[in-house]
Amino acid sequence: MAGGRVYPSNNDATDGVPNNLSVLLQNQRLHPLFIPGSSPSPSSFLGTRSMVSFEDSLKTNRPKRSIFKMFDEQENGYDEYLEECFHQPEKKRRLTVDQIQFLEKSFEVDNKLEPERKIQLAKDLGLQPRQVAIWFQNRRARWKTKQLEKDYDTLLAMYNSLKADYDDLLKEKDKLKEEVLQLTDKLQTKENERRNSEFSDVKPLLLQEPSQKPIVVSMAACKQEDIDSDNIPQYYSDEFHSSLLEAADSSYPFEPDQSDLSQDEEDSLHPPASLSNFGFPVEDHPFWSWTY
DNA sequence: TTGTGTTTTATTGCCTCC
DNA sequence: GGAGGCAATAAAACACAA
Repeated sequence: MAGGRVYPSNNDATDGVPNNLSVLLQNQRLHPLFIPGSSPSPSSFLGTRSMVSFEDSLKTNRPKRSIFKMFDEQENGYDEYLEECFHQPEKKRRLTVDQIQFLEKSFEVDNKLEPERKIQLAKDLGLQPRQVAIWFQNRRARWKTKQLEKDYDTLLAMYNSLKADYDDLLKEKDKLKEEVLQLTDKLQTKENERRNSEFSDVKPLLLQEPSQKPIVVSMAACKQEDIDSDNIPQYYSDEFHSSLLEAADSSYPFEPDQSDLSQDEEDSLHPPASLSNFGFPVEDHPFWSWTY
């Protein structure tokens, strides 16, 4: 080993555990699946010897006797079993289904392994404490990987949902934008027609007498209330007025999105106050302060 | 049978905590 | 400084198609 921690070899029964494991086990008589701080019912452990039979798995790679039979046969059975195992040429062995089930159950209870529990599990399963520790370590790694996959799936679902909402909002925004443009065009056309008709009323007067001052005549053609007072630009139809008022009263659901517009577009939508549409200062009317 | 991909067991090196 | 956890990885065991 190049450095770092020095572990006992696979043939060594210790893992920070006293060398005479059997003495420790015999003295402590730890409960199977012992977990400090928990109080499992004894009945749940009665099955450890009966429900976990390792005879099948021991047929090939292990001594042919079950570890538990060995315990029955002699006081120091575990000690000797370890001795017997550790002097075999080491091959990597898979744990049996029963061993894994047992470990899984223990992992469900607590995925961390206290030294006492490790020793007890090792004893119950006929494994080295280090093997139990390694199994828990690898099991924690697998659990973490699965957890990450779950988290990823959850986040992906949330992202997809949010994106769908966002796309819907974009579509709605475009629809409303189009609607506003159409209405604006409509109003512009209407206003042009109105101007043209007014001009055609005045024109004959202008052409009557070249000697007369046309401006005076044309001014005379206007109603007095169009000239003074607040009503000067009577270019708006009543319909236009009410639409503007409605627009002013309604709350526009979107934040102004300046990034969507080039400077030219912004200028066209926000002309200087002196050049405001129909003679109104733009900032006086909320309609023109919209961004679309 | 064999090649290949996957899973499981075990090692290594680094890090943190006491 | 030792114990133990973790990430990365090696290597054995296993599954399975060709």
